[in-house]
Amino acid sequence: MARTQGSHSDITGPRVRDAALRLFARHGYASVSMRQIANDVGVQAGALYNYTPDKQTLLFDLMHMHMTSLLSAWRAQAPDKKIPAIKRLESFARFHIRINTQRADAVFLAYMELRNLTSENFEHIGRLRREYENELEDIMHQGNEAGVFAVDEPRISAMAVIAMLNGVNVWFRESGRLSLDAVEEHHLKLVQRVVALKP
Amino acid sequence: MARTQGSHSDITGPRVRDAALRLFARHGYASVSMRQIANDVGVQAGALYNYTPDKQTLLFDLMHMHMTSLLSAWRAQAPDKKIPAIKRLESFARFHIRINTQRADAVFLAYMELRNLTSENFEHIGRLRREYENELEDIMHQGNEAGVFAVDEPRISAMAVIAMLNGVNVWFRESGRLSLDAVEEHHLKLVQRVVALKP
DNA sequence: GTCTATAAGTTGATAGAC
DNA sequence: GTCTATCAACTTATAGAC
Repeated sequence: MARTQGSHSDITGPRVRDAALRLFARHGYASVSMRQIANDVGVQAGALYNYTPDKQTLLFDLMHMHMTSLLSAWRAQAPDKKIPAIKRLESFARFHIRINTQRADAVFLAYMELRNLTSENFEHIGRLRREYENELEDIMHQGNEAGVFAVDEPRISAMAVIAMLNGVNVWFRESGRLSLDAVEEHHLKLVQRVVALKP
Repeated sequence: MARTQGSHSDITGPRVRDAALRLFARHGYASVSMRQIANDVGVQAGALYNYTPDKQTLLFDLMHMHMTSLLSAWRAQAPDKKIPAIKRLESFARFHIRINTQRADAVFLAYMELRNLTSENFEHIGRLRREYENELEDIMHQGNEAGVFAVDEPRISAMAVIAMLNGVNVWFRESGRLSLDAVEEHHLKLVQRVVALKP
């Protein structure tokens, strides 16, 4: 979509972020040049700097937006802490699988490109990630205390569950043998087995 | 370790691969220049081309060496297919956790840098990865047939288990609260829960 | 807000001396 | 086998015209 000279302020900002997200996820941050992003958006490279001070900030903003929207989406729909751990666990597992497939590029970026963040930005994203992990760890503790789970190491088991669920993104395709619904049901069962849910 | 002019053929080849492995794993393939690798080894950039025709081949060789040595190490110590699935599963889980922590850089590279392989090289590494996954899938099938596992989807469950075990590398440190032995025992238990091992 | 032009530096890879 | 020197292409980011 080539452009001629002039003002086209419409929605270039979001389009820059969309293009960067997709290209970074597909080829890797370091492999994608500002020219490639500009070309994808349909502007010249210089124009990108109206929307980001530099490439590093563009990466950080994408990761930061993903993590904060992940946390707020979960908190908006998370069941009250007073309801049984088994229901909260199910809710978390279903939410995580859905988000992972709906926002595959952002999820991929947020844990593949940590190496390319400055140390300050790395710490910031790391804190948000830990906040999210804490949500699941809290559910593990509650289930243990209620005597419905048998989790030896709540923190480590929470990370094991998240790693297992993130693995879906490696192979899942809409066009594959299993529907997303089927994958969700299957992995929910695996998660329940990991916490040794008393049936 | 600066060098002066002359022949130092000793062990430069392995040192180039060691440096490349470490730097690629730490900073990402695309972020590391041939000059950085050369500097780490203690030679000038031009000298690297005595050991690899180009940067892409260097990456591919590192990944290929890891995958083939992974497969042959497993096959060398894998229990006979006639022994019970429960023992084979335990053997696989322990082997995988050990390898993952012993060769953390290679493991990291082999699944983080797939994007930076040419399509031909990508296919090649993908086949080796599938061979490895097949080893675990085979164990799942055997356990199901023997009636000791209750795995609904052997292929997908195999990948879920591998994803869960790979997750250890994200947080495990030798200096951390848990020893590698403790982590191995803990995750073995999680794996056994995932296959719903009858106790 | 976007363009063109450009600065200043880095990149992968090669050629030829030693 | 390693060095130095070099090339052509590419990089991020900026300046100033429109």
